[in-house]
Amino acid sequence: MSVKHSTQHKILDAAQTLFAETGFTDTSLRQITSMAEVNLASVNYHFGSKKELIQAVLQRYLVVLMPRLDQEFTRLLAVQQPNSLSQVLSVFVKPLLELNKVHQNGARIFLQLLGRGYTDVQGHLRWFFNHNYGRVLDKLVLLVQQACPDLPPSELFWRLHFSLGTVVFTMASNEALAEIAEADFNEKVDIEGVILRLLPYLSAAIAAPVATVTPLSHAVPKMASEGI
Amino acid sequence: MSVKHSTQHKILDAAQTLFAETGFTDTSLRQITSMAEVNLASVNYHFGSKKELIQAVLQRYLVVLMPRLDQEFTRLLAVQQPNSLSQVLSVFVKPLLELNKVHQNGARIFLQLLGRGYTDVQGHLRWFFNHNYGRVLDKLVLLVQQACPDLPPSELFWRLHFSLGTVVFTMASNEALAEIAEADFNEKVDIEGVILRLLPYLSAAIAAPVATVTPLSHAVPKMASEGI
DNA sequence: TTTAAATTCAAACGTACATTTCAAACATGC
DNA sequence: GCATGTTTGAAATGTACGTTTGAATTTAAA
Repeated sequence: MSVKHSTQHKILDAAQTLFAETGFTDTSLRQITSMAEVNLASVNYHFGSKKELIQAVLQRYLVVLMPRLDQEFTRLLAVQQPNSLSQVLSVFVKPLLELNKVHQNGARIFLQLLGRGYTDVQGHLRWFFNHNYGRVLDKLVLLVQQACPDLPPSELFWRLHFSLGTVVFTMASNEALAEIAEADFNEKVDIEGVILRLLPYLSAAIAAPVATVTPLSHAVPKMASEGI
Repeated sequence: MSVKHSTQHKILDAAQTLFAETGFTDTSLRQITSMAEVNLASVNYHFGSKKELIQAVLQRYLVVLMPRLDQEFTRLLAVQQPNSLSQVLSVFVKPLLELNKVHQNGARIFLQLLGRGYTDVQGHLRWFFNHNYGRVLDKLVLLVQQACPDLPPSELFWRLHFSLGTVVFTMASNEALAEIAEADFNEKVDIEGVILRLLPYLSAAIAAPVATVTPLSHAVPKMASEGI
């Protein structure tokens, strides 16, 4: 790509790679500065602390992705008749893939980092995320609600979080899965291929019929004295 | 519960709680031994190392869960006509809930730990898991294959891992989600309630129609010179 | 009660970490 | 060319970690 990278740029590039691969706490500043070929102290000089470096790494993608998503959501909300669920979910694809312009494999790396941010406890990351971009996601909830008018709000809440888990976990273990898929099925699957496979899965899942409430405890035999 | 706990027992109890909450690497032996009110050195005395403690924590549940699952899978495989997908998935429920006999909230804690084990890189955990219980899960794949005969094997591979992500991530953030659900929808949801909501979601997802392969790159405008 | 093994305990060890320090190198405007 | 502000460099600081040690204590068998 470019011949000259600033120290900050080199740090961010090395950091995102190592963070995505090994997680935030399992990656040391020494690994990062060594891969970036810069001095150890430069991280604290340019970013203040490791915590702020983590946020800077995520910000590079969020500042590109979130306005794009917001724009798409707003466009869909302006349409007269409600959109289908698959239409709603599809708007994620282009903005995500455009992260590849921010950095090579940007889409994959960003989603991996997102997964790390949610599973590594790191309280400050959730706060950082919700505080800055919470209201964008409110529009998504509204859209899904319009697409699935029969879904009770609480059920929708759970299913959206189920779906977040699907995406985030898949991306976190993306490399391992892609390796197995290639070894076992001779299929070379990139990030685009994974997203393509996720869409029908998530569409069907979110729109699934709501279960009739059958308390499972009945399946476990009770004491005879409890009968009738 | 019981009045007298052995040191090993106290260590395991404290360790599983902290591991589930904060992850393996973000939990120190000093935190564990302090919560367990035992001496720091007793971990290495009883378990050898932190790595072996992690495996011991998981083993307590796996030795109960896996034989039960194996038994259920074998039973379903013996049936003449193939089982429905929802029948197959339902066999997880009872064995999982029976982990609550191993320890209070055992089912939730085990699933949280499973999530940690898959996202914290910890290579030794994946090896440990696949090496000991790999062939049990092969039966599951076979059952799902019978329930969804039209699903190509590679698609099934991806969807099972999507589903693993759904479950594991949901359980990892279970506490936070349950709190929100109670605050926003006045719904008290326990682990059984979550599993009940997961089943129809996963059934619909795994059995979703396979997408017709439309390369998404077409959505991104190409150079004019590339047109026919 | 004696004795030997098992367990607990306080302390220390060595290592890796994030962060700080301060002098050297570099760039930039005058 | 000099002065000033910015960035880099090598070294040190203090903290937290997993693990080890050896003596003290408890346990249980003889």
